[in-house]
Amino acid sequence: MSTEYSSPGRWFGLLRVAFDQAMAAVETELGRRYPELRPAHLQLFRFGGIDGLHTSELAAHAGITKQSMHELVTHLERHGYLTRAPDPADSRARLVRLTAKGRRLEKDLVRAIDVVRDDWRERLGEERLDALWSILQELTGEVTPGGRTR
Amino acid sequence: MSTEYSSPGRWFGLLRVAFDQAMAAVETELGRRYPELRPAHLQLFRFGGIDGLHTSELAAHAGITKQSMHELVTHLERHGYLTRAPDPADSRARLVRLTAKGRRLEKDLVRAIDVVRDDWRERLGEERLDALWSILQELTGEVTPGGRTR
DNA sequence: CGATACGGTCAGGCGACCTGACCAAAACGG
DNA sequence: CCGTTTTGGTCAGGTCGCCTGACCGTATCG
Repeated sequence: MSTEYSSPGRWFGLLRVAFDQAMAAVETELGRRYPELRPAHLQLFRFGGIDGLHTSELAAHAGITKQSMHELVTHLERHGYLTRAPDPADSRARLVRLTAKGRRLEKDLVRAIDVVRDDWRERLGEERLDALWSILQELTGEVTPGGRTR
Repeated sequence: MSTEYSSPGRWFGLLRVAFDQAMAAVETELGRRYPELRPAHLQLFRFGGIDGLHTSELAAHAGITKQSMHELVTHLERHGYLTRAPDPADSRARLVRLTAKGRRLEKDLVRAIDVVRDDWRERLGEERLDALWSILQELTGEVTPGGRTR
C-alpha cells in the first residue's frame, strides 16, 4: 500500500515548495547586497561561466528566448555587472564580459547556494541528500550512462 | 567526497525542472479536454475539496491573495465549472460549489496526476519514489511528529 | 552570389501574480 | 448596545517574467 499521497497535486507540488523555499533563502541572502537585481537575473548564473558568451547562447542555456535574455542582460549591464564588447570573430555579435562587480555577485551567489545545501545536508544527512540528488537526476534525465552529470 | 553538484543553482534547480516536467505532463493531458483552462486554475485543486469553501479560504490555502483567487474562480464560474451561492451562515460570503462539469475536471486531474506518479514509480521503483516523497516532506516541513502527512 | 540562417534589438502582449481602495456585513470590546 | 475593527468580496491598476512578431545587418552555405 505504501505511503499515502493525500490530495491531488500535493505530492509533486512539494517539489515546487522545496524549490521555492531554497530560492527564497538565496534571494533574501543576496537581496540585501544587490537590491537592484530581480529574481530572474540569478537565472543567468545557473549555468557555468557567462563570461565570453553571446546573449543568444545564454538564452539557449537558460531555455528562454533571446529577447527575454536581452532584457536581463541589458539590466545587468545598466547596473554595472557586465559589459558587452564586440566579438572580434563575428561582427554581428557582442560578447558578455563580467565586470569585477559581476564576479563579486557570482561569488556571493555560489556562497548563498552553498548555505542552503549545508542546511539541507544538516537536516537530511549526507546520504539522503545524495539520494535526493540522484533521484532528481534520474527523473530529469540529467544523467549520462556512466552516471556522470551532464 | 560524495556527489559533485556542478554549476551554481543547477543542483536544486533540478527540483524545478522535475516539477515543470510533471506539471507539463498533467497540463498536456488535461489541456486537450479543457482548453479554456489556464495552468493556474489547476492550482485550485491542489488541496482537498474546494466545494463549500469561500474564495478567501481557497486563497489562503493556495497562498495567494483573495483578489488573485477571485479572478481564477470567476473564470471557472464563467466556464461552468462552479457556481457561487450565497452562504446562509454569512450574508457577506458566497460558497463555491462545483458543478458536474467541475467534478469531472477534478476527477480527470487526479487521474492525470496518477499517470505521472505511475510513470515515476516505473522509472524509480517503489522504494526510491517513497524516499523522494519522505525527503521532500522533511525539507518542506510537511510532516507531523508522528510522521503522518499534515 | 543569392538564399537562408543567425545575433541582436524594438515593440507589443499575456499570464500570474501583486497592492490599494472600497463596500457591506460580522464580530468584538467596552 | 453601539462604535470600532475585522473580514469576504470586488474593482482598478501595476509589476515581473516570460512570450511572439517584425526588423536589420552580418555570416554562411549551396
